[in-house]
Amino acid sequence: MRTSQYLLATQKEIPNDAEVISHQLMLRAGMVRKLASGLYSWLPTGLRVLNKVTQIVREEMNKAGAIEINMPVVQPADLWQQSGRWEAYGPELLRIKDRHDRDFLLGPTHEEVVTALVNNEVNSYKQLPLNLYQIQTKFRDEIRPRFGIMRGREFVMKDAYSFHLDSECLNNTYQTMHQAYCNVFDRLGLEYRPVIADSGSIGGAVSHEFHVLAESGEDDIAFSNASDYAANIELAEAVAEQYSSQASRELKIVDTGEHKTIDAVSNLLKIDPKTTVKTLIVKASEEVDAQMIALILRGDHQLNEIKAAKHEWIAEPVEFVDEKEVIAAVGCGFGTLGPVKMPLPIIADRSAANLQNFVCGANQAEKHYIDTNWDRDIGQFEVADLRNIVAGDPSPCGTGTIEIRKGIEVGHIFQLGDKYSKAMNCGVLTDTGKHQVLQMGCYGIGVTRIVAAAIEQNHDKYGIIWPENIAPFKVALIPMNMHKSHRVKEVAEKLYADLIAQGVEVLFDDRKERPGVMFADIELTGIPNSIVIGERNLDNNEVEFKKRASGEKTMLSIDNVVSFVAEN
RNA sequence: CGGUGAGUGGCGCAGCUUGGUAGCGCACUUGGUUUGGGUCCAAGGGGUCGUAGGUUCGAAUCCUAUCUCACCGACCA
Repeated sequence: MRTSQYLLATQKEIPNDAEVISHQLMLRAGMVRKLASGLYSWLPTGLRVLNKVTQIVREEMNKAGAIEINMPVVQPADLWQQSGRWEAYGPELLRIKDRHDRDFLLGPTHEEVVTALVNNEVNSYKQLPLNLYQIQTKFRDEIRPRFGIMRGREFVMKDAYSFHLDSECLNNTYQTMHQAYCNVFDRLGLEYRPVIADSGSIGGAVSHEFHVLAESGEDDIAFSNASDYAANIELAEAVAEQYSSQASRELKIVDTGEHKTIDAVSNLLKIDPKTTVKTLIVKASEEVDAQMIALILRGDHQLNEIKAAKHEWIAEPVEFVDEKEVIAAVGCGFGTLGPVKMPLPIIADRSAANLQNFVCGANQAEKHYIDTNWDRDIGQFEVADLRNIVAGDPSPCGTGTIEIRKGIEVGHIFQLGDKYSKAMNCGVLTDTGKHQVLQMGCYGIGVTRIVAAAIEQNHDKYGIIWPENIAPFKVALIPMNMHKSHRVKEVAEKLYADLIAQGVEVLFDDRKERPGVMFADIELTGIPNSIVIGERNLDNNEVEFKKRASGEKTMLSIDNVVSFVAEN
């Protein structure tokens, strides 16, 4: 490709509404342009990258035994009414009507359509297992699209759906897909982690997310520094901290005045927040004979609402009780609540439950207890894992300690079980002639998001640094003053023709521009290799070969360039 | 939806307080100059100042409504 016949579309200035680096660079490098909030056009350079990612995903899906299909973007509402998601999905689902005033929607995902399809086409256990996938544009009417391509409303997703007679077969395919995902991200050249995850509203039991590690990630990933263990912080089990046993001291009540927060009380009493507990009051579920539940966490720990919501005593989703109701029930407001003589059922986090001689609110205004002990001072209580795991915690797998890093979710796989197949009565006849509902798995990859995530992970102050496998071009040909020098032009044209003949994707910068302009544009675009052709080196019959990532320069004899590029 | 801020040539911005008929940088066009890291000089094209209404002799500027966008929050496979 010649730049003079291409739409390079690079920009010097940073668009003012682009916050994250991938968004800025995708605009500046001429990859995408915004049409409206969360909606982007893909320019040639961006599309080249997107197509490479798509192709890698497609090849690995095919290798894993999945079969490509394509389903409609516009879906009839009645399928979603069958699964119950027409009501459940909320305003993120863009609903539309056709000319006959019938309800339709723009597909945010395709469980319903594929389940209906398989139900029609597959009648016998002999046709199973079956794994179908598509790579297609999805639409989700996000409350707040942000970070450019990272969280757009329209985006390309690879979604696969597998169908099985039993959960063992589902698990086999799940493991195959897990491996296929690792293969995809290995080939993409990205630093990533598969992490144990919450399945969220899509349902199902077993689930893993695949995260590209990057500072700008929206998710916190906890992982062991000494094993393969990695989990989304939403889910990572927080192990109880063990303390050496202390002689219990006498319970005392102290005046703490207006000091209410953990920090304020700790400062006042000159103690470590780790020796205090905080008390949070949440609404109770219908399982328990109480309106509210008191949750006790160590002072420096954070409540994990997802874990809390899974406790049978606690209403799901977690809802905090407002202060007036707390005062009515306990007799004091926020800031001096505590487990001693607490009239509500108590659930203590594991770490809090191991504390000895700790500080807590006294359930009286402006008072705290010091040297509280569970067995002596507090009645019955439950112990549960309620808190967020933090850096430095022992890994729940038993090996190593926890580190926390930011990740961008680019893949998510689920064992759905029969959630959709049951709702839509999707089954086959077994070998005994009985109708049996199928087990399903579903497997998503955010294809467009991968492009942004790759940039978040691979850039410098000059621009993008593409991993070789997804770069828009393999090599850039940069002639110095070609429009003045016949020799440079001759060599450049010859190399261009030879590289094309070898099947190398090459961008030939044949614009009448100054060298600095060309260097800057090529670096911004992130092409992994450059060949610089200048009078200076032609006397020795050489050109310069330069790596974008390392800046490493190699002088090459003109005769060797093509084979060198093909091999590197 | 709540909070904050912004809409002025393709992009980034000034002008608005104190109304008088729109300007700067980048980009673009032409000519010259320069040529291994975003040259320099000159000339030029391009804007119903988000939209609608109002006040006024006169509105980018003041008032009202409305739309759009961004950031923070709630939400989310």
